[in-house]
Amino acid sequence: MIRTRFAPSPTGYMHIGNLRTALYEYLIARSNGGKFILRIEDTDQERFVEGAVDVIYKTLKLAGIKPDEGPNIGGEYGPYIQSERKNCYMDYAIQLVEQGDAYYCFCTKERLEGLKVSSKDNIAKYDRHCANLSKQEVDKLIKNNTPFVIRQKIKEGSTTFKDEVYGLITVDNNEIEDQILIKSDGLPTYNFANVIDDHLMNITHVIRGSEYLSSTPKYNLLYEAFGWNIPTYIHVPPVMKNQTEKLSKRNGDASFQDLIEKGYLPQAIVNYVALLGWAPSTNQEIFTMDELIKSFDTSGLSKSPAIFDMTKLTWMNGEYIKNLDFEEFYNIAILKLEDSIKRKDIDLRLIAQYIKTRIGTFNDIAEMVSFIDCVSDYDVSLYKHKKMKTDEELSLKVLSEMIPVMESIDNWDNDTIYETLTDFAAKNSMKNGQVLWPIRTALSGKPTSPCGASELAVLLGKEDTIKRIKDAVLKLSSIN
RNA sequence: GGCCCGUUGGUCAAGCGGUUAAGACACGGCCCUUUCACGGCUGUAACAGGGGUUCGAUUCCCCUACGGGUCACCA
Repeated sequence: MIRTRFAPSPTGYMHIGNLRTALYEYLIARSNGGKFILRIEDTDQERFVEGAVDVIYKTLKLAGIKPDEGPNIGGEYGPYIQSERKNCYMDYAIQLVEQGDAYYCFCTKERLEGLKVSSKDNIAKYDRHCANLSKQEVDKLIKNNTPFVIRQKIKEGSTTFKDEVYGLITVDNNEIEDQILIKSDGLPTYNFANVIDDHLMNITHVIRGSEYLSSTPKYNLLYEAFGWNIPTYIHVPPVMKNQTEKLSKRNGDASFQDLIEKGYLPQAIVNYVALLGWAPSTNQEIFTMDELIKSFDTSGLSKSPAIFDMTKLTWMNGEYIKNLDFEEFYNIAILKLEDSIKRKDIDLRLIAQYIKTRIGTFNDIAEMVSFIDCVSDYDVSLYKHKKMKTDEELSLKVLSEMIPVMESIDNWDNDTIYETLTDFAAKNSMKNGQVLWPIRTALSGKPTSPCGASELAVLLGKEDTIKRIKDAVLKLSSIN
């Protein structure tokens, strides 16, 4: 059975690349009837962030990525928090020492630093100073409480591994350092803990960022030393902010949580992110999670980095909003509408219907309805519209004559208003647009509005509609 | 710098030796139309460069350029 895992370190923040990796891990497991495991990697005690683990749970939940095993779920391979597993790693390291695949190293940080400084590019591989210490020397140093680390002994030769995305990769072992397995605080390094945990948890497919490509040979050497099965590797390229920079918190780029706050729907983000670095075998672009699970295949994974395009995300989010059930949409939209509209006599459900197909994100709502409470100052050139064949002069005429017409309407509903307006246009041998555009403009003061002239009139009510038209007449007269 | 990886329109991308080189976003135009939007139709726009291999290269190989990654007692 396929078992994949998501192994984030709790930094209090879930960036888009991480989310995508988790998604792919989930999809690979699910599409093959396997299991998806969540493991928290917190061996770096200096980096502990309060509440960070909750951010991970919350994000996965919102994203619809459901682990089968994990710290908050349980499972037969626990514990799923690395710091709670710290006792097991040392034994494995000692096993390697006894086999001759690892050794104790007592070099001080100062000595290591010196090695670096004396090298050409400030880059130095460990010189194996402690690799050939005799058993007696080692025992003596340990007895004296000399701080030590345990290093992997890299053998001669070269290492070849297969990646599902990148194919066969061969690296000369000379390029690989005798990496530290156990730190002087007794805790394992990330790379070591990873191998042990993945094996102990029966992980069959390792999906991770391509930055791990170059450390994969070290992993394999470890698996080989233990005589364990090597997992299937699936390295995925990074998500970029532009040609040269990765999306990252340091750059102040949006995290999953940030996008949610910006009014994006979790499903839309997940859908968009799935397509960043992966392409299905069809041209389908809108996917539910179930559809993703059905369609996902590692052969569609890309080798090259993808730039995160907010514009396309916004488009996709708009598609999701349009497809939302109205009540579901309204429940979210109402919060924004109540925030941006102070007037109490406005039919918010009616507005919600109009804006549903016109927004990219929920945060677009405020700007879209900003004219409802009052018309803000606008330029009279708005009355000039080539296609509608209107200008300031004609608008002034239409609006002035419109006041008594509006006042005479008794049934203030859309059909009546619409008929009255178009009748007016017909009687005066004008195009509909020549009447409707000036009114729409007078009522909204904006080049765009969530609906047309008659609908705006219904929304605003008879009294306010007439007042706004009078205001517009004044405005236009004062200019002319 | 060594090593590893990558490079198809502005962006996401299909392609896996022979194609008029898909599709989507964005942009432009048209239709619909009472604004905006939706919807429908349509247009502009790409194989980084140079060598090979081949009857034939976007596809295979090599070199160059550019970009990324990695070279921690971080994960």
